[in-house]
Amino acid sequence: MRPPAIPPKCGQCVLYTDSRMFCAQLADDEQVELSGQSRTLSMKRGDTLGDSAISCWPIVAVDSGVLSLQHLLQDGRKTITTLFMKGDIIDLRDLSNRNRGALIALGNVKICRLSPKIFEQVVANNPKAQKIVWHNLRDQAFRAIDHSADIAKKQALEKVASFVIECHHRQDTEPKNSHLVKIPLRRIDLAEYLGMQPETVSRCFKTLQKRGILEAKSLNLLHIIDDLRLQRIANGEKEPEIPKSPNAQVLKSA
Amino acid sequence: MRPPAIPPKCGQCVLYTDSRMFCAQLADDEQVELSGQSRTLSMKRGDTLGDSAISCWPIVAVDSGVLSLQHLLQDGRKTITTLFMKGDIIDLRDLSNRNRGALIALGNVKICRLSPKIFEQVVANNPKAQKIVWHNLRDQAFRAIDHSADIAKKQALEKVASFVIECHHRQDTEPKNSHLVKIPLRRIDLAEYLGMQPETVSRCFKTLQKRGILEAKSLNLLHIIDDLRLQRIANGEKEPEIPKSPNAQVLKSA
DNA sequence: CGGCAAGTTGAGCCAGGTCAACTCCGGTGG
DNA sequence: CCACCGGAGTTGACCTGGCTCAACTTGCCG
Repeated sequence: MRPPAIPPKCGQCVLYTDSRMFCAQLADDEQVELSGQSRTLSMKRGDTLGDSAISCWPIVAVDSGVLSLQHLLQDGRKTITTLFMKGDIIDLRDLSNRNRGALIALGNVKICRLSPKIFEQVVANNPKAQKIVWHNLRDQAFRAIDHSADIAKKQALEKVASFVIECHHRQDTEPKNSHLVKIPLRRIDLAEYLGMQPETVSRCFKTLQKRGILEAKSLNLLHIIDDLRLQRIANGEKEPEIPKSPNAQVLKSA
Repeated sequence: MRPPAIPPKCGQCVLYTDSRMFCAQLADDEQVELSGQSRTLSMKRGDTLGDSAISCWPIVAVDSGVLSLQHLLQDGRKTITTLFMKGDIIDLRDLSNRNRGALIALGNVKICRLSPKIFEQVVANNPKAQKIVWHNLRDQAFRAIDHSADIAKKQALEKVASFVIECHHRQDTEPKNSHLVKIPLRRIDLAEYLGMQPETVSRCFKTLQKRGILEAKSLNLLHIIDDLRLQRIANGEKEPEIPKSPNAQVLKSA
């Protein structure tokens, strides 16, 4: 089909096979050149790209899995600030002055580290590729903005509800109408991402189940039973509280 | 100097006069064309660009002042998610599926709404301009990420300290060595940005003053006395607590 | 089957939210 | 020039959501 040999390592990568993604928009010669100067890498849970790795290879494209960006404060508190998933292109060039953080895999992750030089060159010359990469970056920015809004003003239950919805939204390949959501992180990581404690996360999932909004197929696989109420909660509408003891009625009028 | 008449409205705008910014990198004919298709606008506190304004003019460049992006939840809770300041270029194209928010001025703000068509054209053809706008977007993304980290894990005092430092950092023109910081928002807006209550913000500033770290020249003008300790607090190091009553010593060993 | 990490449950406590009262300040009009 | 007003900011007292700590259960891997 495509005359110049496409490097075998690219043949399976979503960035190449999915037409909405970056590499799929490259001309053959661009693809060959970029590929030749790039390095794929498989990571497993806990594998880290630290400062040194990042300054060598500051541009990372995610093929599959969930990669997190983590910050650390002096006293050991850790936060997961962003989740990168397939198709995201992470540009960490010249972050010198910022106290960034490390890229840490939350499961099995496949990435491709792109040569900054070729990347830049391609972006400058290929408008279609440029558009995709621009769109992706904008997406990252707005996700971060949304996330900070969630974290700032929502309470625990609302955050968890929002997260479930976002997961459903960003869901891998599945058609959207499926009511199944896979949570692609451990509870602990989720807690760090949402800025809360694992205990609290656990309690929130419990509450959503008790109210008949979610059903747990397994720890990380949920069935959304009542989409509407889930969205209401995520948006901060208070549900009429279910009184804790069934006979302790709340009487409005005396 | 520049032969084709530069539109007078651009002559005073930082985007044009500061060589590190977008319009300064345009060729004369690009500048004339972009300018011709763009609209400047002066806003005062509370002025809002809502959904309709944004969908007409989705690209906004900030000349001066502080512009905020605000989210709203059902029950009226409001959050300021991002602060845009001079030089920022905000690209709000096709946000259809997101429950974005409005751009609201927090003081006097001058903006320029750019024609998406010409903007895109310029970005595609002018690599220098492209680089600037790319860098700016990346900056916005990382600011959002940092902000969400701050909000997620820091406690009130730490957030305020971080904010003061960030202000100092992004400070208008001042040389960095000046120890004066201007807070360019009202307390209420600051509270909304940091995800806390105005009362709490007030108490935090008070604490920083009592500890001799800041001194208030006026409400919005601060003198940083102890830069180091301010940074320590912002990074989550606990200060040895000053016991409230001076004779109630904390004894480690019995 | 044993060992360890992840997840859950319960009890108690505190940072910060909430509410109400008060002060401060800039603008307005008599 | 002063009295008045309204919104912003501050202060104090109280209350609660979610953090903490500790004990327990579950699930996974060798």
